[in-house]
Amino acid sequence: MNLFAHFQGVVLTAVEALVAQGKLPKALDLSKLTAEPPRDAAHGDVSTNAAMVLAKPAGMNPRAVAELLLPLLSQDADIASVTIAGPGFINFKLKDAFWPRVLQAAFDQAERFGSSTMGQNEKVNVEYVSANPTGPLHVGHCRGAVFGDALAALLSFSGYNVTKEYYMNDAGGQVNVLAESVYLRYREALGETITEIPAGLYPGDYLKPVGEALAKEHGKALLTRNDWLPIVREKAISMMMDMIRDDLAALHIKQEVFFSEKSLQTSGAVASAIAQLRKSGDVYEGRLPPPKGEVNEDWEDREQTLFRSTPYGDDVDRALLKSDGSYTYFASDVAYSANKIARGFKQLIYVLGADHGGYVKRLQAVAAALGGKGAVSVDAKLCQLVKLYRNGEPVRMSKRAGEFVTLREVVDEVGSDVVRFMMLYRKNEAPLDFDFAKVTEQSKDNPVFYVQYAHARICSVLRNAEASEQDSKGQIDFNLLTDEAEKALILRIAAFPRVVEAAALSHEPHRISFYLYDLASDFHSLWNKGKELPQLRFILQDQDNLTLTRLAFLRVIRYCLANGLGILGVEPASEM
RNA sequence: GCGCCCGUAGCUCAGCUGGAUCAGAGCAUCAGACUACGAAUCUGAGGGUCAGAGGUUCGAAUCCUUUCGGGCGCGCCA
Repeated sequence: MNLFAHFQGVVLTAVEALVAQGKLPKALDLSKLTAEPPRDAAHGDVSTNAAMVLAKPAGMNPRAVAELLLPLLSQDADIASVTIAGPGFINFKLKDAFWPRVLQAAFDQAERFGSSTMGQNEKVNVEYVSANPTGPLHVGHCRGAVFGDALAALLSFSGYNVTKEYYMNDAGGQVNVLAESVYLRYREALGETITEIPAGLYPGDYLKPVGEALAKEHGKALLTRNDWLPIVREKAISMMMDMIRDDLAALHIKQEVFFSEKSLQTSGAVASAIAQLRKSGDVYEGRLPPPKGEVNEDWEDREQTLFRSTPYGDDVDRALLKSDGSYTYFASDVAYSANKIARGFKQLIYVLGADHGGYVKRLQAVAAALGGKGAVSVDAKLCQLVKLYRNGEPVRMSKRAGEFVTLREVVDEVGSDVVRFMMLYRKNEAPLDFDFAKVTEQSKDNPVFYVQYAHARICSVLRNAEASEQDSKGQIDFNLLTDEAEKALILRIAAFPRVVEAAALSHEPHRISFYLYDLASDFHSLWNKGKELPQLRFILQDQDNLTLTRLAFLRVIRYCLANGLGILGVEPASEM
């Protein structure tokens, strides 16, 4: 349970009662009314802005509104005292008996603590990675991959019905280039000497196994057939996708749907999606102004088939057909959007690289045109670049020379957990520095270890308790936890559901990471306090009830840590 | 020229979608805490015009306008 949501309900009920009594006007806008933890704990446990939000529409001053609410709120069984503060905040101090119940509820929920039904099973599509199937994933794909995966887990934990999806760009010119590159490797596998890969083709060694596989499968047959290209292409794409799935598996990422762009074209889905837009008047034949920015020699003014996206908020209308009559990439995306909408998704989330920023508006425009305004929400999460460092020195990568750090190399070197946590320890739109030395460092400087260490410490205590059979005597009574450091932890734990909800609503998994860091910090603090004050230690001889209670408390903290890490896709460590 | 993102402590970044003497954390610097359930930790100190300027209102780091500075993108590539 999210206690702040609970008390928001309590406040709303009180407001409605006042409206019913005619003390407040009807039809008030209550959407901005919140109940949240006060910035400063000294102000109380829960704070609401009700009086200030209602003051203006009610034509009263905030403190007068607060005075009306005060007696009603005081009646609540969980509220010990209500005070009016500052410009009109209403602060609750909760009864001491309330917190043990929060802990008990968390303890009972265990692995589900923090989860909710907020999403009401709404269908959400999270599309991420979607790298071209022309080679292994490189480090640039890492961030989006982890981000998308964590966001999907977060939404799922919050009660949404999530589909994790990968869009395979298997229809464009790039896969033909791939096929030509592989064809060379095929000839090489048959004994021919290939001295140089022509410019424009993919030089990587990772294509050699594809050539060999083709040689094994077809022998020399493809040398003489002039329809070799589609055969080679399909094989290459299939093997590249296997490789990519392998790379993702190394990060513990498993997507359910791998959607083929080509299937949209061959099935006629593109044509019918365009027809649908044409019917609603969103497609026309026309001309576009030349692009600004750097001068393009090839620019020619011509009439073309365009999607009228500007009424939906885009900057310019978008071309659907190339000059040779084939579909643009965007045309496929129109069909793909239509397909997602037809599958019943209410939210389409795209995890993209920052260089795709210019693409967002047209995706939103398409969804609005196809689904009706507001029917389907489109959120594009743009992930900024990851800068690699090694001991403070930037890692040089030259795409032209084919030198790029692969995702697999990074994961192999530092491990999936570290990669995942670090990628999520920043807002997605902030650039991220990733230093191989720093992220594996075992110190407080490294948030992964800091959080893991807290979890490991808890596990260690529980192991000790079990070994000395101190975990089986006495009774749990959360009322026994009265120290300030314990109270700080309880407040932190109580905030977890709210943090998860907020992160899910804003599509910001990094909030979980920061929360976990804070939680770990509170825990380490309590731990060290127990060094100076032995009665604060977790295991106490001859105090069975207190010991058992503290062990249960540790378990709740551990659920919090483990559930949070679970959202991030990081395995909690029981030892380090 | 236009669009999107960013600008917070010396450095790297949070800031709960407009809240309260609120400007925060970590690193770095300085000073402290292990015969101890794991010191890979903890406690404290100094450090700021939230890039600048206007505006919106009870209230702005947060929203709007504008200037400056940085990143990304700008038919028929995907």
